[in-house]
Amino acid sequence: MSKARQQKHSHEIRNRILKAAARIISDVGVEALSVRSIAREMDYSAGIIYHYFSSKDEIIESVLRDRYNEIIQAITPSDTAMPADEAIQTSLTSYIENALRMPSEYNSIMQSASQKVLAFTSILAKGSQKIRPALAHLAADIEKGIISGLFRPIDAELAAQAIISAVFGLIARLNIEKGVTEEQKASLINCQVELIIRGLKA
Amino acid sequence: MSKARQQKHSHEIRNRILKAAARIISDVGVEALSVRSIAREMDYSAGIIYHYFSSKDEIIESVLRDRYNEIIQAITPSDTAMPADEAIQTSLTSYIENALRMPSEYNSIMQSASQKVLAFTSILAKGSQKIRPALAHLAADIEKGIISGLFRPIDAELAAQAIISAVFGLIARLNIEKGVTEEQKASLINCQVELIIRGLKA
Amino acid sequence: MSKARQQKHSHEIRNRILKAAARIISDVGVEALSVRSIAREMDYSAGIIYHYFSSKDEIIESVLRDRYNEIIQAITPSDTAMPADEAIQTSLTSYIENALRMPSEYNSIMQSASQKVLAFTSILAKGSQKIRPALAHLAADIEKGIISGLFRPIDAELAAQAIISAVFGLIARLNIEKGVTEEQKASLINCQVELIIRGLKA
Amino acid sequence: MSKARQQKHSHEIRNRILKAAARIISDVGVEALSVRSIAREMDYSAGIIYHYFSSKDEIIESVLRDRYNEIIQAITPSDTAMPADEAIQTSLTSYIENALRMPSEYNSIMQSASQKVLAFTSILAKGSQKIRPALAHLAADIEKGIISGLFRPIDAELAAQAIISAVFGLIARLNIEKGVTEEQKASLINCQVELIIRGLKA
DNA sequence: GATGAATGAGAATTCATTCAT
DNA sequence: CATGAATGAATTCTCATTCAT
Repeated sequence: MSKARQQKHSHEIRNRILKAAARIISDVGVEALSVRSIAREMDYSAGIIYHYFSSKDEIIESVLRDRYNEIIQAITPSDTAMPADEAIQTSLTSYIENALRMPSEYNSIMQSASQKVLAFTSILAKGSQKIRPALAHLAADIEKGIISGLFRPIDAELAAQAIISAVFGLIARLNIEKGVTEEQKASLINCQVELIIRGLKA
Repeated sequence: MSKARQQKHSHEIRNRILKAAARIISDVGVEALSVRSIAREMDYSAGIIYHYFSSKDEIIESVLRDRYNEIIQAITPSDTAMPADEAIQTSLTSYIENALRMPSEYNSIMQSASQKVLAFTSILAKGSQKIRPALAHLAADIEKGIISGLFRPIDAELAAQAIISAVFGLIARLNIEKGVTEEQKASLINCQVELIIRGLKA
Repeated sequence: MSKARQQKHSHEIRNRILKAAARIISDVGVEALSVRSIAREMDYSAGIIYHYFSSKDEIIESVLRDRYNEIIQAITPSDTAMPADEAIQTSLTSYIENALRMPSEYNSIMQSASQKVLAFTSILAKGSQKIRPALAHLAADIEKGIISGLFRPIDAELAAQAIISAVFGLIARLNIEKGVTEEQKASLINCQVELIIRGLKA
Repeated sequence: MSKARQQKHSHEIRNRILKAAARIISDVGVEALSVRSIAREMDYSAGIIYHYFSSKDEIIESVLRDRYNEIIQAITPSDTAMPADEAIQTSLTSYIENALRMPSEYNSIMQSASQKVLAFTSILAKGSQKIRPALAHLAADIEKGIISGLFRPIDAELAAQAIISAVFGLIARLNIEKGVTEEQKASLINCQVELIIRGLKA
C-alpha cells in the first residue's frame, strides 16, 4: 500500500471508531461507553482501538468535540440587515433545537469537567470570546443591538456568557427530565428566550 | 450500653457514613463514589455500611436530598412588604451562593437523571409548583410583581421554571469551569440576575 | 427466674429458632437459609442465635432431622393381619405423600451429604436396619411376605434398601420437576409402587 | 499464531476451564464452584473466564450437560435379537455404572432444579419420551417386552419414567452414602434391577 | 439473655489496557 | 494491521460469626 493510501485507510478506521463511539454515546450515554462496546459495534477487536487512540478518553473527547461543533454552529454571524433581537432569537432557538436533537451528547459535553473537554467548552472566563466563536458571534449581536439603540448599554461578552449559561441550563434540564410534553417544552423555550431578549432591551 | 446511647451511636455512624459519602462526592463526584471508598474514608469495613443503608443508592440519594434541601431553602416566601423585583433578586442570589458553596454536590444533584433524585429535583412539568415549594415561592413572587404592575403579564409558573433553569445553567457552568475569578463570577451572577428581572419587567 | 423456668424459656427460644428456620427452608430452601433470615423471621437479633446453637449447620441439621422423622413415621409396623403386599403398599404410599407435602425439606434431607445429616439418613450399608426403624419395618413386612409365600425368597434388608432408594428417586424427581400434573404424579406413584410389589412377588 | 492455531488454543482454554470446573464440581460439588475457584485451579485470572463463557451458569450448564450425555448414552436402542428383559438389564446396569463413575456430577445434574439443567434432565411429564432419547429407548424395550409376551401390558412410557426415577434414587443414595462397600453396592444394584425387571414381567 | 456493631472473606462480574503473535 | 488472550483492579453486595455492652 502506498503511504497515502495507508494514511487514508488509517483515517477511515479512526472515523469508524468515532462513529461507533458516537452511536453508543447517543444511545446509552458516555458512562456506559466501553472500549469493548465500541469494538463490538465495529466488529473489530478491542485491542486495535489502541492503535488509533491512546485511551478511551481520547475517543470520548474527540466525539464530544465533534458534536459540540455541530451544535454551536447554530450561533453564526447574523445577517447584517436583521435586527439584533431577531438575530439573537434565531440563533438561540436553533442552538436549542440542535442541542435537543442530541440530548445525551449535549449533556455529556456541557457537564464534563474534563480538562480536554473544557478546552473547547469553557466560556465563562473574561475574554473567552477571543477563543470561542459562538460566544463572539452572540456578543457581536448584542453589541449591534446596543449600538442600534435597541438594547441597553451592557458588557456584551458578559451578557453573552450569562445568556449561553441560561440556555444551557434549560436544555440540560429538558434533557434530564423525561416527562415534559412537547408543548410545555416549546413554551419553556419561548418563555426563556423572550425573557432574555426583553432583559437586554433598553 | 443503654438503648438510648446505642441509638445515638447508631445515628452517629449513619451520619458518619453520610458525611464520608458527602466528602467523597464533594471531592471527586458521585460517579467516583464507591461503597469501599466510604469505608476507607471511615476506616471501617465495607460490609458494615449495609448495616445502616440498604444500598449505595440509598446513601447517595440521602446525601443529595439533604444538600438539595439546604440549597433551595434560600428560596422562601418573601417579606410581603418587599417589592417583587427585590424579593426575586434576593432569593436568586442567595440560592446561587448556596449552590456555589457545594459545587460538586449541586452539580451531582441537578445533573442526576436517577428516578430517585428526580423525585425531588424535577421542575419543568406543567403544574410542578404544586409539589416544589421553591418553584411555588418564586412563582408567587412573580405573580406579586404582575399584580403590582411591576412585571408584565406572564405565566408565572412558566417564568419561574425558565428562571430556575437559567440560574441552574450558570451555577453548573461556574462549578465546572474552575479558572473563573471571583470578580468575574460576581459579574456573571449580577448580569444574569439583572437580565432575568429586567426580562420580567413591564 | 428459677432454674427450671430458665431452662423452659431457653427451650422455647430454641424451638422458635427451629420453627423459623423450618419455615424458611420450607419456603425458599436450605440454600437460601441465612442466620439473618432466621433472626428476621423471629424478630430477634442474629447474634442471639449463637447462644442456642453453635452454628448455622447445627440448626439446619436439627430441622432436617425433625422433618425426616415426621416423614418416615409413615413406615411403621403393619397390622399383623394385613397381607404383606397391602402393608407395603400402604406404607410406601403414605411415605410418598408425606414427602411430597414437604418437597423442599425432603429433598434437602435426602440430598444432603453432610455427616450430621447422614447420621440419621444413611440406609444403604449392610445391617442398617438395626439402626433405622423404617428400614427395619419395611424389611419385616417383606420377610412376612416371604414367609407367607406371597413373595419370593430374597434378602429382605437389601430389598428394603433398594425399594426405599427407588421411592426416594421418584419423590426427588417429582419435587424437582415442577410441571408435572397431579394426574401424572398419581400415575407415576401407582406405577412405581406396583412395579416394586410385583417385583417382590413369588 | 495462525488462525487455526489460535482457534485451537482458544478451544483448549475453553476445555481447560470446563475441566477445571468439572474437577471442582467433582471434588466439592456445584454449590461450592466459584469462578474464582476455577481461575485458581487453572492458575489464571478470574476475568479471563468471561472471555470464554458469558457467565458461571453457562459453564456449569456446559459441564453438566456433557456429563449427562456421557452417562445416558448407556441407554441406547438394544440389539433387536436380544430379549427385552436382558436388554433393559444391560441398559440399566451400564447406566448405573456410568453414573457411579462421576458421583458428584451425576448428583449435581439430577438434583439441579435450574431451568437450564431441567431443559435436558426432566423426564416425568407425560410425553417426555418424545424429547428424551434415553426414555424413548427404555420405553421401546418395554414395549418390545410387552409385545413378545414377556412383560405384562403396561403404559411403557410411564413404566420407563418410574424405572429411571428408581434407578436415579439408588444411584443418588450410593453417591451420597460414602461408606457402602463395593460388594454391598453390587448387591443393591442387582437387587433393584431384578426387582424392576420382575416387576415388569407378565 | 439479648442486642447490634463490626469484620473479613467471599460471591459474580466488568473493564481499560497491554502485548505476543 | 489486527487479533484475542490475559491481567489486575475495580465494582456492589451477602454472610457467618464474634463480641462488647
